[in-house]
Amino acid sequence: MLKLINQNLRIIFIGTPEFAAIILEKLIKSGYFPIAVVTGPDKPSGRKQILVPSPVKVLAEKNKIPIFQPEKIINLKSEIKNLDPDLIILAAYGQIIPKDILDIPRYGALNIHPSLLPKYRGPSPIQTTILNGDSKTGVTIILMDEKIDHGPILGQKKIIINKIDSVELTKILAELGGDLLIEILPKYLKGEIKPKPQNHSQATYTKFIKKEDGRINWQKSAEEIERMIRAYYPWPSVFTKIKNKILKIFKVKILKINHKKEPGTVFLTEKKELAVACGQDALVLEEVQFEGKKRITAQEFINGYPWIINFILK
RNA sequence: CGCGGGGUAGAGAAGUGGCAUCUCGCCGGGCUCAUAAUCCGGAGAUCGCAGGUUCGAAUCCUGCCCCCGCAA
Repeated sequence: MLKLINQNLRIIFIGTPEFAAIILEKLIKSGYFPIAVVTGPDKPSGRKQILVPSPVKVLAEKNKIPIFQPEKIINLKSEIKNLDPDLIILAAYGQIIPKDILDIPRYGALNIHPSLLPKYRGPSPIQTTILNGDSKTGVTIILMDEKIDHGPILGQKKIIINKIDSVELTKILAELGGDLLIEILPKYLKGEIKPKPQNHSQATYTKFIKKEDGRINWQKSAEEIERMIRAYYPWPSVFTKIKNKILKIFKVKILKINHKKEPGTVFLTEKKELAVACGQDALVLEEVQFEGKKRITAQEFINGYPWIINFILK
């Protein structure tokens, strides 16, 4: 059921990961068929350094939409101009778009951002939401300007979350963002929506996540570490070190316990579960992976590495 | 040729040239009011695949397959 009006609109979609792909799919399904897609270059991935296309590229290929993958988007300026777009829709692209390009489309450029702006501007809003243990989050669609996640708001949707990991939250917010986009797009194009400037004094910013951010500091409380595990799944994933080797930790349970152990001490609970003392309370480990090994359950880990009991993780 | 670790019983691990081991699980039995308790007994492995060296290979050499850590 494609509406003609949608087909006449010249949209360029810009985005790279799964989050963007989900939104692109909703656009297409609703009849907003982009005339071109801009996405990140194929990246070498895996042990064999095989080049893999971005989720957005895969979806665009399937729908036979022309694809651009510039190293730097500024190099694409003249091509974009030639496409004569009415609108740019951007979600999680990975590069800052210069004003020169934002100014090209008649209706400007929209950005779908997975947080309640002006809170959590920047590259890792989803992880930061989980890390901080927020119970409320959402998506915001803004009209882009030259500053990052700074433009006026066209629409916003809130949701309540409980214990959830980054993968799940990304998916939920992408769906939500896609729906919101479809909802506001016709109104915006008809000029029925007044962009509302953000309250810049309340703005907060998120950082790029680095591999090392996934390292556990056992001085922290069990609650904080548990949130970290959900936030950093599947990347960079959370780890600790044993004898200079990495132990990845995938699943844990918080154990409320008054212990006098040094944080990082491995011990067995009354139920014979593998647990680690934290700065406050403790964590029961459920699924781990030792460097060079497969992902295994904690029980298997104890059987295979009995010396781990009373070992102190640093 | 990006760097590195690994493949041994259902699971997890020891074992660097000389009898195939350990923990858990599983099966049978004992003890117990009871058990994620404990005791006795048992089954289960062509040591990833193929070739080579050797009196003798899980172990050394060659090739192949598969898995994983780093690396975005």
